[in-house]
Amino acid sequence: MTGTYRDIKADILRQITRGALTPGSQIAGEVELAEHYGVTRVTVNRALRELAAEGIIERRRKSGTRVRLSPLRQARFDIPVVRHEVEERGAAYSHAVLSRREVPAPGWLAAQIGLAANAPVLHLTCLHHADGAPYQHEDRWINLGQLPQARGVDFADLGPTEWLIAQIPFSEVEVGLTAEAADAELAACMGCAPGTPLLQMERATRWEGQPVTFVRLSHHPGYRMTTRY
Amino acid sequence: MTGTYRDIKADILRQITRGALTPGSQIAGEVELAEHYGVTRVTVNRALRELAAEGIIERRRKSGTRVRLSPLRQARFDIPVVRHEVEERGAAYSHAVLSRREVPAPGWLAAQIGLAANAPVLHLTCLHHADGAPYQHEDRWINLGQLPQARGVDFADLGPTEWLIAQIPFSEVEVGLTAEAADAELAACMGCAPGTPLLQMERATRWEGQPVTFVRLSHHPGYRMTTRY
DNA sequence: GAGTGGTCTAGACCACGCC
DNA sequence: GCGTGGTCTAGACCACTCG
Repeated sequence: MTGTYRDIKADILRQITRGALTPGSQIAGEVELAEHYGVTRVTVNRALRELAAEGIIERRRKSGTRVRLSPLRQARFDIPVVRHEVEERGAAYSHAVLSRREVPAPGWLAAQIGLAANAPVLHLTCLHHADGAPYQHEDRWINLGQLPQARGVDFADLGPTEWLIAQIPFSEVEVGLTAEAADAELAACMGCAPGTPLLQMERATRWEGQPVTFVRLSHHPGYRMTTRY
Repeated sequence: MTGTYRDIKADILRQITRGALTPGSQIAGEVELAEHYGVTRVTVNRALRELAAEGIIERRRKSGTRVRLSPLRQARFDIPVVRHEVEERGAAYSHAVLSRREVPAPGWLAAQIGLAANAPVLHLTCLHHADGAPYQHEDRWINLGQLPQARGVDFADLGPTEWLIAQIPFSEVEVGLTAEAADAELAACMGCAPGTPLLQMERATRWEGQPVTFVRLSHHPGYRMTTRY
């Protein structure tokens, strides 16, 4: 009964999906499993740790390991750069900057990302195209206190999102997804009727605790985010 | 310079966010890092393995480890059972079955989940409430070829989703998220005007390769899915 | 071929959390 | 207290893949 941690993982998962291990039931301890599979405890540990990370089982010291009562289901959605998303569909990407203004942060924005009221921000709106057709509208606010160098950039070659990734490759992000009705401006950009439902993603980005940028991405009508788990 | 795998992870991540390690740059090999941190290679390995799993770095045998050029961004959204979601908001959960019919699978459904045309399915619609207010509309199709026992269940106590989880706790799921306009029926259920944008999630569930169920969940107006990464 | 990550062993100490 | 998982060590062999 020798095996790798993958074999053990697969075996335990099989027992769960086949009903031999039911939700809530206890799984044998690491020592016992190690004997059973003829491996070290470390190997069993890795198998169980990964199953726990995937939300299949729950582990607690002293009380041991059990199958989750209600499997923790989570879907992972890729957050692609719009250029790559468009190009992966085999379409030609382009974008246009619609507006660009340096303004004091409006109250709702300051509250949303934790910025001092009236702190200077750069407000940009862009439209991203796939084969010339409107694909995504970007409403972007950049904290100039954190990124003053944004003042000197025209975002014609590199869109704001891509420029920001180059500046701050790794950051903390809060994401919100909603369905919103297109207002007059969005409708004009997207070439749809006002009131058309659009899938909207808002992201607030921080770096080392400081607010960096806030963006509202409105996808074209009919846009669908997909994944599997 | 002793430390745990967490310390090493944090240290490398810090070097990346601070720019000491830029996207695309090579990270020292495991042996060298082990010496540097004064730990075993296994410990370094775990730190790097987790960073790779999080999409921060890329690892390849022979060529080594490097910081990802374009950080792989992905957001994980919890897919909660609606009852738990409502109760976590401190509201009282209830649901009502609006309709229930055994029908041959319509063409679009058969195509969507890979079912034989006209295979018998159970079609249910439910409305889930939070403190009596409409929260989510469920449009559920259950493959009776796989789950004939669904015929004998009234879903008054346990909603279809929860019943299904009890039947098939672990399965493969395809998820799609869109923004849709409420039709007359949905608008009546939700108490909103027809055409109101609703965040809609579709899930197709398979078990051991066989289609089990398809569901379209329509959330109340203003619903927001959130996460952070 | 040779270098790098992938994984396993055997043994150990630790820390959390029930009882 | 004491049992269970969490983690580390020291050493080893393997497998992928680049040059």
